[in-house]
This record gives sequence, C-alpha cells and structure tokens, in this order.
Amino acid sequence: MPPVETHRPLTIGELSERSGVSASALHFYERNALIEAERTAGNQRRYRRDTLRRVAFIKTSQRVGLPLKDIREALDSLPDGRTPTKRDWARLSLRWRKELDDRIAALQHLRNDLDGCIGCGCLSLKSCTLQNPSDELGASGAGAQRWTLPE
Amino acid sequence: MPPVETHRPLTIGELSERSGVSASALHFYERNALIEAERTAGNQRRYRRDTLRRVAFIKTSQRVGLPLKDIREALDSLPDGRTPTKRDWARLSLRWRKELDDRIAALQHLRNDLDGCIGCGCLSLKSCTLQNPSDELGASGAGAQRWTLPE
DNA sequence: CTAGAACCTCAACTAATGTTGAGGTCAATC
DNA sequence: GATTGACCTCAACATTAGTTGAGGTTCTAG
Repeated sequence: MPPVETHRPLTIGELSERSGVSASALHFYERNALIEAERTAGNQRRYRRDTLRRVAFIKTSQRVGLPLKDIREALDSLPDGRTPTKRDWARLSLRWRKELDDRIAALQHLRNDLDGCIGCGCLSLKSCTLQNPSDELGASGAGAQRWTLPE
Repeated sequence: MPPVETHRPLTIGELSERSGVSASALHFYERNALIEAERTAGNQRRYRRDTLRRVAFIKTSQRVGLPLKDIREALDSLPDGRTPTKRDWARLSLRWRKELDDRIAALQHLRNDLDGCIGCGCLSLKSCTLQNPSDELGASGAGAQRWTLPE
C-alpha cells in the first residue's frame, strides 16, 4: 500500500483546482492577508493543507454577501503559522452563525413585506395605494420607513 | 383647508430626501435606465411621484444583494411613461418573491452546514477532522462539494 | 431685481474584487 | 540537458456602484 501524501503541502495549482478559486484570486487573497503560503527555494508558493479550509470559509462567506474585509477580520482570530484547532474554528463559527441568522431574518422580513403588500400593488409603503392612489407616501410622510431595515 | 399637493411632481432634492438616496445616485440610476424624469423648461428634473416606489424597490432589491442589472431587467416589465397599476407590480412581485425564497433557502442551507460541523471544527468538509486530522479532504477527494451550492 | 439655494453637465476619482498579459523562472520528464 | 507546463512579479485593465468637483444655470424669497 503506497503512503498517502497527507501532509505534502499544496501547490497553487492544486489549491486552485480543489478550492475552485483561480490562482489569480489566491494571489489576491494573499496580498490582502486572507491566506498565506510558504515558499520553495525557487520562490514558488506551498500551502499548508488547512488553507483549503480557509479558502472554503472565504468562498462561503462571500456567497452570503460578506466583504473580504470582514472575512479577514474574522480569520484574524485564527492562529498564524499553525493549523487551527477545532476550538479555534468553533470560536469563529459562533460569530458567523449570528451573522447568518441576522441575514436570514432580514431577508424573511423583506419577503414578508413583499407578500403583505407588493402583491396587492402598494409595495407596503405608508398606506395602501388602493386607498390612496395618487401619492405613494402622502405630502407629509416620514419616508419609506418599512423599507429601511435596521442596520 | 389648503389643498394637498398630491400630484405635483418631485424635484430631485425631494426625491432624494424622501427616498434616502443621494442625488448623484439618482443621476446614476437615470443614466442606467432604472428611473426616468420629465424636465422643466429650464432643464431641471421632475419625477412622477410613483418614482418613489421605484426607488424603494431598487434599494430593497439591492439590500438583498441583487445587482442593478437584474433590477433594471425586472423594472423593464413595468410600463414606461405611466404609473404602474397594481397588476403591474403584482407581476413583478411574483418573480421577486421566488428570488427571495431561493436566497433564504441558500442561507439556511449554509447555516445548517455551519451548525452541523463547523461548530465541531471540521467545517463540513468531506469527512470530519476529528476522524481524519491531517488532511481536510483526503488525497483523492472530489473537492469541497458540500460547500458548493447549486447556482 | 437680485442673492443664494438648488439644480445642471461632464469628467475624473473611489473602492472592492478580481483578471489579463508581458516578460521571465522553476521543476519534472524524455 | 533540453523542453514544456506550471509558476513568479508587476502593471494595467475590467466591472459595479456610485461620489466629488469644476464651472455654469435656474428658481424662489425678499
């Protein structure tokens, strides 16, 4: 049985292929301190295998709309230079879970507003257009309040 | 009782204040055919009052992460040059509702993955790090499949 | 009728998130 | 030991979604 190369670091091509992120994007992430790499004698990058997990985390977080700046901030809570422990990741996950919960809640709120009134043609603005067809907000309205979710 | 100026068109300052969108952004939306305006004899913009609703729709859609291109496409289904009817808005809302449902589902999926395994330190990758601590995916893995949601 | 606020256009700039290409080096194979 | 694919850096470009500023015009209140 041949030894499985479980600890060999990854080249950028391997990391790119396995993460689905282009090499140029990996360069970019490195420039922005989201990931890091060792170098060979010939100056080529070699990634610790746990970088794959970091990249998965980056991709995932981006897909829910978080900017790289925030992602970097979160990743900064992981240790430099060694593979994070499960405790390290668990700490991170706790914060992220809250972020996700908030976003889900915001979307649901929005959808409910939409259901509640856009479907009837008034977009949930101050009062229903069916009652007040000429002006969506009235001359003395306070703005489209229901559309401004709390930041 | 003074007549309420329910039909007077809005200046850009008024629209900006009431929508919470800067005048420069309104110019930008107009350049990109998301909104339109009449002009006074002196070339100043005058907006139909239902533009307020259009702008609310734009803002809202942006907050859920939709690009202006998609928003414009949706708004294109509304009639030019006249105030949309409730039927017009209802048609739009149907498509948007589906979009929102999809996004909510994607986020929930993500959160469940996170709960399921990032909390234990293995990020839901191919097999749990607790069992397989040296390599997150294994030397023959198929990539981080669980992290790739269907587009 | 005039001052000042509000508006106009156009061009240049910003920031985030990368991609592309030029010009050169490294490493694995025949 | 030469070839060839993978890699390197650096600079320029692309896209989205606007903002800023210069220079000029319009509108409204006194």
